[in-house]
Amino acid sequence: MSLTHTHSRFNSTLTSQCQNCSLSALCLPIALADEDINRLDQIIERKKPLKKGEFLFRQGEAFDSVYAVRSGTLKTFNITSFGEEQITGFYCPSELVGLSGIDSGAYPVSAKALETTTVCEIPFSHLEELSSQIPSLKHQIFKVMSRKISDDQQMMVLLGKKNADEKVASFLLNLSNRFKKRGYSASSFRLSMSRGEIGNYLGLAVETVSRVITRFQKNELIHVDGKEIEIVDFPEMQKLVGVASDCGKISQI
Amino acid sequence: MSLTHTHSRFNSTLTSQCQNCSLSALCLPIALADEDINRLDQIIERKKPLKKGEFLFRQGEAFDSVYAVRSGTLKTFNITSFGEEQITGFYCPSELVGLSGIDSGAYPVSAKALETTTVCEIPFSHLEELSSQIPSLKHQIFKVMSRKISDDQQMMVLLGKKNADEKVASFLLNLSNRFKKRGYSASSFRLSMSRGEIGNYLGLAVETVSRVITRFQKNELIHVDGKEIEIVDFPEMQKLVGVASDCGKISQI
DNA sequence: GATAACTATTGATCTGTGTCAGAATAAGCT
DNA sequence: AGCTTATTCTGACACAGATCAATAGTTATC
Repeated sequence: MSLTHTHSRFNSTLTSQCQNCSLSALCLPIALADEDINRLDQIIERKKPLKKGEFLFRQGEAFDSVYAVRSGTLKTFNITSFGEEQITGFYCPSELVGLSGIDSGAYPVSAKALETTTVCEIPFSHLEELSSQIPSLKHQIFKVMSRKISDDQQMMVLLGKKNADEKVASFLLNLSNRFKKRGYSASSFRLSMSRGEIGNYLGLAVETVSRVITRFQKNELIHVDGKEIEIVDFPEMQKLVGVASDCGKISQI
Repeated sequence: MSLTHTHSRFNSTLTSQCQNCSLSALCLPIALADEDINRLDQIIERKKPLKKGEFLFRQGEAFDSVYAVRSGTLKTFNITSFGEEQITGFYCPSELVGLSGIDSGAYPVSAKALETTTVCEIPFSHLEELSSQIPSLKHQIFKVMSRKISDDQQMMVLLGKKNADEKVASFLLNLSNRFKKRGYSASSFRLSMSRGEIGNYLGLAVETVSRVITRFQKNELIHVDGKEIEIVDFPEMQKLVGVASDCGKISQI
């Protein structure tokens, strides 16, 4: 799949997929020398697109790769002992899925496409080997994993301490930031997940998500048209996320 | 406890602290060759004990080390924009604190001792360097971080989907497992954190934690005496964590 | 060893969000 | 297109857990 040659040729558009990838500044290759990007490039396999609803991997399957999302969106989720789905994350382009499988050697979650989605498969044993030769790549992997840990901890705070309004506002602003980082509009975007999936992720009932979104629209914080979202009043949304509603319950200062 | 020396010497007890440490089977050195353990050992600094309430590091401080708990317990927490404390984790002996600081170069949380606590300081730049020379050490670090990611995701599920009973039961069984892993009793242990800290961590009010614990005792699931906990009915507790209370709300199978 | 200062427990009440039910809308499918 | 199925919205009601309040127990301090 991946055609990689460093020497100048006509088809330079084909020489290095990573180098030409618009996401390379966000994904793993950041801060790598050109020759190192090429080496990384050689171990990466571009897979054929997943259609909506298809699995990238399933909970319990043997772990052997992490995946970088190139386009589309994925969700990861657990199936509880009773068959209930529990969404643990959404993944947008440039983001890495599957890191939680390293420890046990099996994916502890399933990953499913929310829309047509393409990914780069990065076989982990190769990546690990390559990271021994390229210190900055190793550092980059540590950083990505560390980032995931602190992001997840922010999510824990959100789930444990925030009310429905704060949860939904946080969720929308978080998506906004991720779109912005990739050069898309921070204020206007399309939700690839359903209200039900948002609720599942945020620990809310579908009805609550729907009501909060409707109320946000009524109060002119956002404008909604089905899955299209426009954030109208950023300051007010940020206020909602930051402090708000805690004004009375300062437990320890 | 475990004395492992390849070369016979008198002072082998002093040559390598890690080799003699009863936690080495759980901490980073696992699966390292003896000579590699010695190299790791050389970069580690044993610090003087922290007294209850003292900080190991503070949110916002420059990151330069991760720490392995040797004895005692730590909590990590955020201070929100309004001064409220939000506990993100408790750390027992053999567990690594500070991994979330790698990404941004600053600790995103504070770490504070819940009782007299000793730690091993592991300067991260040295660890990273050493990991280039010892592939199994690098692998070990990846595993530890990956484990943290999947643990945190379990915690997200707990916070988002479980009710008070399930939260408290999960918390107690989780502690029980961690004690067991270190060779202590799985059924009898001492909580080093207050009810308030448990509630803060689990997203519950102090009063709720207290009530749930009292009820568990009344139903003979556990026996409580202040901070001393004895888990009496493991099967029932596990049932509480596993399925329970979801029997009516199967959303998608 | 007495006093102060937290920490835990228990009861009464209030409220945010879940649950149930039904209608409106959108998305797939033949 | 037209039918089916899934998703979203809206209202009515219920309840788990928060909050308020007051007591009892524990730990720290001088």
